[in-house]
Formats: sequence, C-alpha cells, structure tokens
Amino acid sequence: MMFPQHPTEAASTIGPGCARSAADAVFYGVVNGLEAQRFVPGQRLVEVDLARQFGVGRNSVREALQRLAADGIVDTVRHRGVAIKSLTVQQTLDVLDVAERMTGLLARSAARGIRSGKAVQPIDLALGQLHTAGQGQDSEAFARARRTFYRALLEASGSLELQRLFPSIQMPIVYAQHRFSARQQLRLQDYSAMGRAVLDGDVDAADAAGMQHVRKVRAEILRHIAADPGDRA
Amino acid sequence: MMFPQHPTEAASTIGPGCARSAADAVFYGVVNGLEAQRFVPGQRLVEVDLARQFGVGRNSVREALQRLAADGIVDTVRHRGVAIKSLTVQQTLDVLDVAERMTGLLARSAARGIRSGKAVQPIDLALGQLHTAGQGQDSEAFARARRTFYRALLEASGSLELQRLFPSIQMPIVYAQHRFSARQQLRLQDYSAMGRAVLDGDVDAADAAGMQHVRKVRAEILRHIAADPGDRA
DNA sequence: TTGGGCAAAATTGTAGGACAATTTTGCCCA
DNA sequence: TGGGCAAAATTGTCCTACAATTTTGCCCAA
Repeated sequence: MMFPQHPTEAASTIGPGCARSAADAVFYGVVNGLEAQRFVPGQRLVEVDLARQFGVGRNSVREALQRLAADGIVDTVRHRGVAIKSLTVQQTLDVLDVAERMTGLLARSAARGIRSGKAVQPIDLALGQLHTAGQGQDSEAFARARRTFYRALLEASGSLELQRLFPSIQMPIVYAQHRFSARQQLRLQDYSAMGRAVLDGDVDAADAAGMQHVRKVRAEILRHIAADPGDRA
Repeated sequence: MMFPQHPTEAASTIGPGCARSAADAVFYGVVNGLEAQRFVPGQRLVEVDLARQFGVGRNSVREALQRLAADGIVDTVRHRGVAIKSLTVQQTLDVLDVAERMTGLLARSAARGIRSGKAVQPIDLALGQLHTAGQGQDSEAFARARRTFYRALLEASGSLELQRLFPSIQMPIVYAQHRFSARQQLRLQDYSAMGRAVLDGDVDAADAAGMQHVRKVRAEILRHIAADPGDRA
C-alpha cells in the first residue's frame, strides 16, 4: 500500500533526544548553535569542519546544509559555500511583515483549535513558564519558555501547514542579530494577552494580539537600530 | 575520464536556466514533473531511479530530496523513503488559510513596491499573458502565465522573505490534487483585479483582492470535494 | 612600499563504491 | 487462508577520488 502519514516534526526548535539521523544532528546543531551564539550571522560554515565537529560524513553535512538553506538559516553561494544568513534592515522588516500575519493566523488557529476541544494544558503550562522566567533575568530560560509557548500554540492550531511554515520564518535570525537585552516584561504582557485570548477561544482577539505583538517587536527593533545606527545596509 | 551525462529530462520551465547543479536538476525536475503530472501526490520516489532518470549521483538526489522535504513537496519517513506529499481535506484548508494571508501580503507589498517606483512592466506583461491564455483552453499555458504573474508580483514586492516563503506554501500540491478543469475565466477576473490594484499602488485594495482570490479558490475546492466525495480523510 | 599576477592550497560539486540497518516482497508451508 | 521466514530492495552512512572554482600566499617589478 501507499504511504501512511507521518507526524511532521515541528522543524527548527526540536531539542536533543529524539532518534536523529546524521544530517539531523548537523541541522539541529546549527539551529541550536545559532540560538546559543556558537554561530553568528555572517559566519561561514565549512563542510569538513562541520563533519569533524559533529562526527558525521561530508554527505550528511551537505544534506543538512541543503535543508538549512531551504529554511533560510544559511545563504549559499555556488563554489563558495554557506554562511549563516545575515539580514539587512529592509530584510528584517520584510520578515516582520510576514511574521505579523503568520503570528495572527497562528493565534487565531490556536483559538479555533481550543474551541473545538484541543488540549488547553500545554498552553497553560507554557504561560506559567513564561511568567516564572519573566520575573528573573535569565534570558536563556525566557527564550526556552517562549519556544515552548509557540510550540503549544502550533499544536493547538492543529495546522500542519503552520507547523511547517511558521518555524521557517526567519525570526531566529532576527533575534540572533538584534540581541536587545530587552523588555521581557513587555513581551510577557503580549504573550499573556495572546495566551488568554487563545484559551478563551476568542479567535478575533487572539488574531489581533498576535499581530500586535509582532508590531511591538518591530517597534523595539527600530528603536534598537536608531540607537545603534552601526551597520547593515 | 567520466563523460558529461545529460539529463534525460527536458529543460524545465521554472528556475535558473543556466548553471544548475545536479541537485537543482532533480529538484526542479520533480517540481515541474508535479505540475506536468509526471509525478502525482502519493507517488513514491526511489533514489536510484531518480539518479538514473536525471543522470546524477545518488548523493545529489538525496540533497535534492532534502530540499523538497524542507519545502513540503515530499514527505519523508526514515528507512522508507520519500513520496510526493498528499494532503487531507483538512490539511488543504490549512494550506489555504496560510495562502490567503500570504497572498494578501504579497499583493500589498507589490503595490507598495510599485508606489516606490518598482518596475511596472513585468506585471503588465504577465497580465497580458494571462488574458491571452485565459481565452483559450490551454490550461498548461494558463498555469505558466499564472506563475509568471506571481513571479512578477514577488519581484515588485522586493521582499526576499516573501520570495523565499511564498513558493514554499503548498499550493502546487493543492493544485496537483484538485485538478478541476476549472473556471479560468473566473480566476482571470481575480488576477486582473489584483493586478490593477497593484499597478494603481492601492495597497489596501490589492491586499483585499489577494485574499479574496484565495477565498474563491477555497470555495471552488470545497465544491469540488462535495461533488466528488471520493477520497482523502 | 605597493600592486599585479601566478602558483599552491583550500573548498565545493559530484560520482561512485561499500556496507549496515531496515523495510518490502515473495514464497513455502501448516 | 494466513503466518512466517528468507531474499531482495531500499535507505542511511561513510569513504575515496577527482574536477571546478575560489582563496591564499608569495614573488617580483614598478
């Protein structure tokens, strides 16, 4: 017979632990390394180095790099290899335009999912984690909680297309480039608002809260750029 | 020593016509083959077959398959290989939800691009092609014109993020699965409306037209499904 | 000193062999 | 008919080899 469905694994932010292929090891290694600042935007990735570093063959490295390129994590130039993507200001704004709509859709879909009886608990849990982490100053923990929150929303939405596309929005690059120490409190409010609307099953409010959040992030980044007019085109 | 092998496959209509890597040949070969119905949803792809078919090594085939998987064109199951993705009705609706917002954003961004002096000509040209193709019954030509139209919009938008993400929405799969002979006239109207709004630089109208178009496609597909309650979960 | 230019080194692109792990197939038998 | 098992097919992975291309480093002349 043909093909049974397979649970599409929610891409970028899956942690270690699962039975991973060699290419997966490299893929997630780079993604996580990006978040942990072991890799920074613009950094060049050399195939044999990665192969040695992750203890896999060059084949597997190349497969991973293709996926990273398809996900927009790295840029590829023929015969020149790949480098962690670096965004210009304009590109960053373009990313945020996409993120705004998609986050709205995500929140709406999650709220719709809740109404049709999806699990409430993961979202509740994630909100709790966000609150806890938001009090302290551990931005690592906050980032982790944020990821958990989005994963819970994606799960509640039940939309495989969102689960596939949302992680491939280049927000990780945006965050890697603009590491404003910033305003966890402020973002926490946004997430709370989103979470509440979702848990209430209020699709319109959730949608609005999702978009509103991204708009605030955009404003924050613009301030950040204005304050440090340093760099990119 | 090794003679250059030419792919048995005809030139693709998409993508870079020049300097394609071996992996590109397979990637675009599958994408175009999907549109031309040489591949159909659910069909299994065997690595060595593809390698022979396109005259490339298995390495390159695997690289291409990773990209296809990242783009959601194929499903992968470990040790069982790869098959052209097949969507359930629910998944199709999820795809359309995403497509609705993204198409709106695309049209809005293109209109904004026009206002800031982007090239008008490609869009004008594409609209002309659509009109010509819309008169006849050659659905192949119409599909080609549609692609040209979207490519023109993407170019006008100037958003690299849209250029990256928009093609990875699974609309090709949706169209491959629901080949309603359908209503070119009707879609032509939608595209005309979108095109006009974009060329006028009317961002709100363009946005609305884009979303409206996808909503119509959704309605059409739902009718299609209702008429033929044949299949998928 | 500086710049040009060229050879060497490094790196990517690609093919193909080998073999383990796993799934699929096909056949035999109760 | 159904179960079970061995063979075949297929994927996952590493390796080597070499061509194509870019990068590096050095030498020499202005």
